[in-house]
This record gives sequence, C-alpha cells and structure tokens, in this order.
Amino acid sequence: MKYTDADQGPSDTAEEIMEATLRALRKHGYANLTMQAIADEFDKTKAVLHYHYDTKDELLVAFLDYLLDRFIRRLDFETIDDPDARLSALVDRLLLEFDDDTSDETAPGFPAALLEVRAHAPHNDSYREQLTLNYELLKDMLTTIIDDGIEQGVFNPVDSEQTATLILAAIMGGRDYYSTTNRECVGEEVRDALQDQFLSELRTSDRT
Amino acid sequence: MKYTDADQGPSDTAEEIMEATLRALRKHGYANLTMQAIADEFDKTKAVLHYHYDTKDELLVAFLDYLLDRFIRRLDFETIDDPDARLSALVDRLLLEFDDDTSDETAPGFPAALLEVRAHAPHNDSYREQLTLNYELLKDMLTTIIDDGIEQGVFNPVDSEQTATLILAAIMGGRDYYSTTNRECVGEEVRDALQDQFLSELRTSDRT
DNA sequence: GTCTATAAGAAGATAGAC
DNA sequence: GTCTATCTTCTTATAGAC
Repeated sequence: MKYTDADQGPSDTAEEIMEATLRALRKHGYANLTMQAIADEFDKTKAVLHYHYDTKDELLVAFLDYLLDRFIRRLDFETIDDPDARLSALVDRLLLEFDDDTSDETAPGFPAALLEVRAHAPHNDSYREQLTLNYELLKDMLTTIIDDGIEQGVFNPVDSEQTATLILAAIMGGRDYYSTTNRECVGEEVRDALQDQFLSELRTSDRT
Repeated sequence: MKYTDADQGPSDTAEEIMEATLRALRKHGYANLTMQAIADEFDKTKAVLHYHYDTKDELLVAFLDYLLDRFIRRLDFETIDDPDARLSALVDRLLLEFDDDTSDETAPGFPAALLEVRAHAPHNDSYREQLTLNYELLKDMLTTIIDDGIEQGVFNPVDSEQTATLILAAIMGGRDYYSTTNRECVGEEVRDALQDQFLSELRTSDRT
C-alpha cells in the first residue's frame, strides 16, 4: 500500500486498468464485475488484463490498493494549522465531498464502490490486511489532530484515542448509510450531528 | 418487510431456504453465492430453489428481508424501563453481542453477512428501499429512548434526532470495521468510546 | 413439491499469431 | 504488449418424470 506518489504518473497500462476497473465497478457492481466488463472500459482487450495480472483475484487486490491510495490522497487538504479547523475540514471531506467522480451521475459514486470491495474483506485476507492498515492510518490522523488541539488549548483534555475512534466510526457509518439507503441527506445529517452534539463539547470555548 | 412474527414458525421450506442461504453466504461470500452452494446447505436440490423463487434475484430480495427481520428481532431485549439502561443495552447488543451464530466459528458471522448484502444496495433498488426502512426504524427506536430519557430527567435536553443519528452512525461504523479489519476489539472500543466520551455527557448525573 | 438431466450462455484463463 | 480465437468449467434456469 503506497500512500506516496513518486511514480511517473498515471500513464502506463496498469494505471489505465485500475481506472477502467473503477468505472466497471461503478457501472456493474462487484457481483457483476467481470474481466470482460473491465476490458470494455478501456481501449484494450481482456487478454491484456491477464497479461498484467495473473488472476482476477490478483487484479482486485491491486485495485483495492488503488482505491485506498486514492481515498487517502483525497484527504490531502491544504495545510491548516488550527486543529479545530483541520478536524472540521477532515470530517467534511469524509462526509460531504466524497463524490469526486463527475463522470457518470447515474452510477453509484466512489464511496459505494469502496464499500462494495470492503464488504468482501471477511472472505479475503489481503483485503482485510489492507483495510486494517487504512483504519489505523485514519485513526492516527485523527488522534494526532486531537492531541495537537489539546496541547494548544483549543480542545478539552479528553482521551484522544477514544475520541478518534468514535469520530471515525460515526464517519464510516454515515458513509455507509449514504451508499445503502435512499436518505441522500444522511451525510449532512451525520456531519451536523457530529458538529452540534459532539465536537461543540470538545472545544474549550464554543466559538460560532 | 415483516417485523412481526404471526406465522406458523420456521418449519416450511421457504424458511429452510433462507437459513440455508445464510449458511452458504457465510461460507462462500456474496461473490460466490451460487444457487448450488445454497442447495448444498439443505436436504433438497437446486430445482427446489427455483420452484419457490423464480430467479436468484428474487430469492436474494427475500433473503435480505429475512436478514433484517432477524436483525431487528434480535434487539427485542427484555423490557427495560430506565431509558439509560435501555440505551446501553441496545448499544451493547449492536456492538458486542451481534454474533449469535455459533454454528461455524471459522466462517464470518452475521454482521459480515449482512454487510455483504448491504454493500450491493447501490445497484439494487429493492435492497435500498428495505435498508432505508431499517435505518429509519433503528433511528426512531433510538430517538424515542432519548426523548423518554429527557422527559424523565435522566438525559440532558439535547436534540434527540441528531443524537440518535450520531449514535446509530457510530454503531454501524463500528460493526463495519469489525467485519472488515483484523482489529477484533473494535466493537468493544467503539462501545467504550461511545459510553465514555459521549453517553456520559448525555446523562444528567454521572452515576458510575 | 421434489427429483434427474440438460439446455444455453457466460465466466476465467490460455494459445499462438503479430 | 496486444490481438483473436478457443478451451474448460461453472452458472442460471428449465423440462419432464415421479
């Protein structure tokens, strides 16, 4: 899992395959994500997929890596010094602005695609390992922000790990409900609930 | 979606098929959930499945109904009057005691099975409608408990809907992380975080 | 209602030409 | 590296006997 980006760019075939796989997944869903469906999403044939990846499973493991890399890279918000603003920005990114794909408005978005792959982790050790690392990375990010906030006196002295765990779980739950129900506003609702019922208490002074 | 239980019991073939489908799903995962795999889990043949359900899709829609019915029925905890104790019991049920299947310790449990089906909601309108109803049912349950608690003076006067939204999102996020990562303790961690960092603030007096 | 047998198509994967 | 063509297996679904 490479969360760095020192490569030459997204111009080689492997990268094109990953992009095609994402398009195919959004169109057909994980259950109907065939090699043919992936091949149909770019200008080469099915055989090319097997040239670059021995098996479909191998391709999908690489694809989850691609998804998580993309997911994390998307969080690289402009550096904000204030831990309070930084935390709010992170929450907003994860709960509101998670649809960066404007290619096809009808197909499910990125969070749904990620959810579909995530859901198969119980039956795939590689998936579970990647997702465990991703969870710990996110939790560390949140814990650090909260610790910084406490140190700078903008947050009350709480258990930063527990606080991070709770925020992260709420965010993920909100994302999942957004993808799996018709309540399209659930992202905003969870964001507002998190802000009004929890983060407001976390702040030392409630500066509106 | 029938959350009532006025039937004659789980003795007919349709019920057996649902139970077999759950076993097959836990064993093989949604991606490899074939009609043959389901048939192998009970004492009748594949043709019987098509006799009772015209298509595989139809069977799976009925199966999600069965899963959600089971999920909700499992929450029927002994009637607790105190809203505080009732809320804690509900949170514990959803985050700790969700593995009621002791049939196969190696296969993923019930929450993972439900997650796998849930994940396909973006591509299945029937799934999404059922899951929307389920979300609203859970949220109403939580909202009612919180309103009762406020009325009885055991909870502070908060926005009960926002509070329910936040608790529900955290619970679902915790369940999903439990199923998709190797952090087997994440259920307990989210429960503790919810209790120590949020519910303790909700109570009018912090009675340990 | 349940069985066996089979149709009809789609899946992952490979062979060999270019 | 990429193509076309093909192999083999698996899939959903049905037909017809009991």
